[in-house]
Amino acid sequence: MLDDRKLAVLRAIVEDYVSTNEPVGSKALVDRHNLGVSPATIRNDMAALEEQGYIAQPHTSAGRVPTDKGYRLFVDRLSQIKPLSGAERRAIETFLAGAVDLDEIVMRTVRLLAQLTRQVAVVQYPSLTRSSVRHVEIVPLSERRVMLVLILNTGRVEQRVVDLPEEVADERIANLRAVLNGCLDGCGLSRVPETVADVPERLPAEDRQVAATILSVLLETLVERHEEKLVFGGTANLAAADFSVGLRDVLEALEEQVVLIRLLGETHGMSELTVRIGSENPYSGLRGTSIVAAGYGSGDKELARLGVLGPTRMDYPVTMGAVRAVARYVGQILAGS
Amino acid sequence: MLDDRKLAVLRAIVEDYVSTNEPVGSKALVDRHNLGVSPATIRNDMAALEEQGYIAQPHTSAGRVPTDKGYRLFVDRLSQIKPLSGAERRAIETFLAGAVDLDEIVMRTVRLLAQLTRQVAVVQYPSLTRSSVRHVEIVPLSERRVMLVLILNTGRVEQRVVDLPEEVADERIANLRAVLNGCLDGCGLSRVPETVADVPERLPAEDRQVAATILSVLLETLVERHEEKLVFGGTANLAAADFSVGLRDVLEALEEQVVLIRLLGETHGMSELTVRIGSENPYSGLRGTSIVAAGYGSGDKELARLGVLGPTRMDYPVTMGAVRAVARYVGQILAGS
DNA sequence: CTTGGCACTCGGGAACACAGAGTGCCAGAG
DNA sequence: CTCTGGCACTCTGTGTTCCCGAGTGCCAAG
Repeated sequence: MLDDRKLAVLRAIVEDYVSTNEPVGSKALVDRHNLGVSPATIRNDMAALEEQGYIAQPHTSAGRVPTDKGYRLFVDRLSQIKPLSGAERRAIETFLAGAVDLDEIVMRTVRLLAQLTRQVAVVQYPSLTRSSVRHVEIVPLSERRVMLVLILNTGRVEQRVVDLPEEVADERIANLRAVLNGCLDGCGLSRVPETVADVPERLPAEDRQVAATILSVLLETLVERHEEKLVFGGTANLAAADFSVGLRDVLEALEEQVVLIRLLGETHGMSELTVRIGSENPYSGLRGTSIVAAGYGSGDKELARLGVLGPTRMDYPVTMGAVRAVARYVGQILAGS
Repeated sequence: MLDDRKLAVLRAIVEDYVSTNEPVGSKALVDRHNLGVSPATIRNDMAALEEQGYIAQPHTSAGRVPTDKGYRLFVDRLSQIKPLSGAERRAIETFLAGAVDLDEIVMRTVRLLAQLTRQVAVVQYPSLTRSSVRHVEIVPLSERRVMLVLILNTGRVEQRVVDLPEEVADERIANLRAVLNGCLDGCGLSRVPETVADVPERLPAEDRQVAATILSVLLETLVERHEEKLVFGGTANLAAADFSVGLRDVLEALEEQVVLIRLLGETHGMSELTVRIGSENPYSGLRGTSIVAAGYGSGDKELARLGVLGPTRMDYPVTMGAVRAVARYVGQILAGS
């Protein structure tokens, strides 16, 4: 069906089109790559490739352009992920190492990805549900108000102000804090609800009302933030890349957190790259754009995902290399802090 | 110099140009506004206005377009800030009221502003330097590590992991926490350095080393975050507005936090609107864009600024109304939480 | 299966003409 | 002194036409 030469032709077409942004014709192909055959032969191969939907011509008399299916084949079988240069590696390392807290790690990661790939970068905050509790703090603000602070092993901090049903002395709060920390320390977030279920019973009767209030806020926090937080950057790169579809749609999609989260994709095992090409993409506003994403995390648990979004016509080997490398480094940084 | 009719003509030109986005000619003017004179008269006035730099013609034989100077005069003397409709007011209120923490307030505010004005919205997080300490928490993570959490009266939370020079038992940490809270409670951030200066002396000699470490991180936090955090949204609106300058530059400027912060401008007293029109703007990448900004805060202290950024050709009365209204409501929400 | 030759197609740029909107200026009327 | 109508002039934007060149598909020969 597709002999070696046809595959080589497809690869050449993708590479040329990506670098020139112009439909590529048979003559240009034999000039730039030394396939040992004549343009006429290439034309036959191209006809076959078009027949099977890997390439298409924008107009009757123009060169060929890869279709989504063509890119897919290219990514799956014809290309090799390109590792970063040593200089790039070192740049990543020093740039990320300078971050002092989670916010900054995420922010720097976004910038890094955007610069490296010259595309739009998207980074998801380490997920609540997949991380665990490191500490719970209850801070009295006034007699009937406390702030509940939840510190996670990823460095993430969640806080909520809680209005109490009655005035509570500081010692009672301290007691509750101790109990909570006793049972929640190191507890995976998904197990929190069961774990705290019997906390009220272990307290003096007078405190149960208060504890219930605080616990309900705690659980609420987990549920509400189940939709993960996202950050993106590098939108200036959109202006350079000319999208077939108006970039208004792309910008809109970027601001729709929900859409983006789904785009980053489900977990496929860590440091496994997910590539969605053009129409493979569920969201209609993003026809003409591809997403390259990967999971990252500390140790062997995937905590969240990150990736880039760019025109279908992108340099997949380089982009994939960058995404994979950044994902790994971020994982290391998270593990080390 | 500029009699009443000339001013009326300028106002009419601005209004027409804003709504049609086309250079406006003398005939169109007399048709759409009932100035009681003939096109020829208007032409004379226009010539005078052009002479003085309030309007210009893009090409020899086209209508007139307001210059930055023209918009300035319009904003200062010819327009009235347009209040929001009742429905819009209610929408703001309910939308903002649903926010549970500072992050969400800021995020919702951005969305709100972007929707209301159909421009790019920028919101600065409540400033560190102008807020005060509500609570300091020191959470042991391991024997030689603690997390320092700083809770501010704006609801903002800063955290840092601190590596200690020696192992420290929990009681000593608790003592330090108590001392810190004792002297910092309610302390304005700008006064923190002086306030904590004598803390080590008030501790047993053995703890001084540890206290110094923690304090230095605390102070570092204040300095580093002196550059305030920003959030923006509504970039999809950029695609609709056609900028004279490429929108790549605009996107780039948006990602340069430093630039944006300066653009939002210095404090001019609260709920005072700042309008920067086109070239009044210090940053060259933003020629062709205007900024409408206002301060917001709880009570009478301005905590931060917010605003929108759009093409010079924007509907100033409406935009200014929206920015002012949102700033006020956010202030109320912050004060109430 | 490959190759050179050949006729055909079509997009995009250059040249051109033209209509329409708008201006500036001038002379005359209030 | 100000307003008005008239008039000649100057552009831009648009539509039309035309042509070149790149690229294709097909075919017959090696």
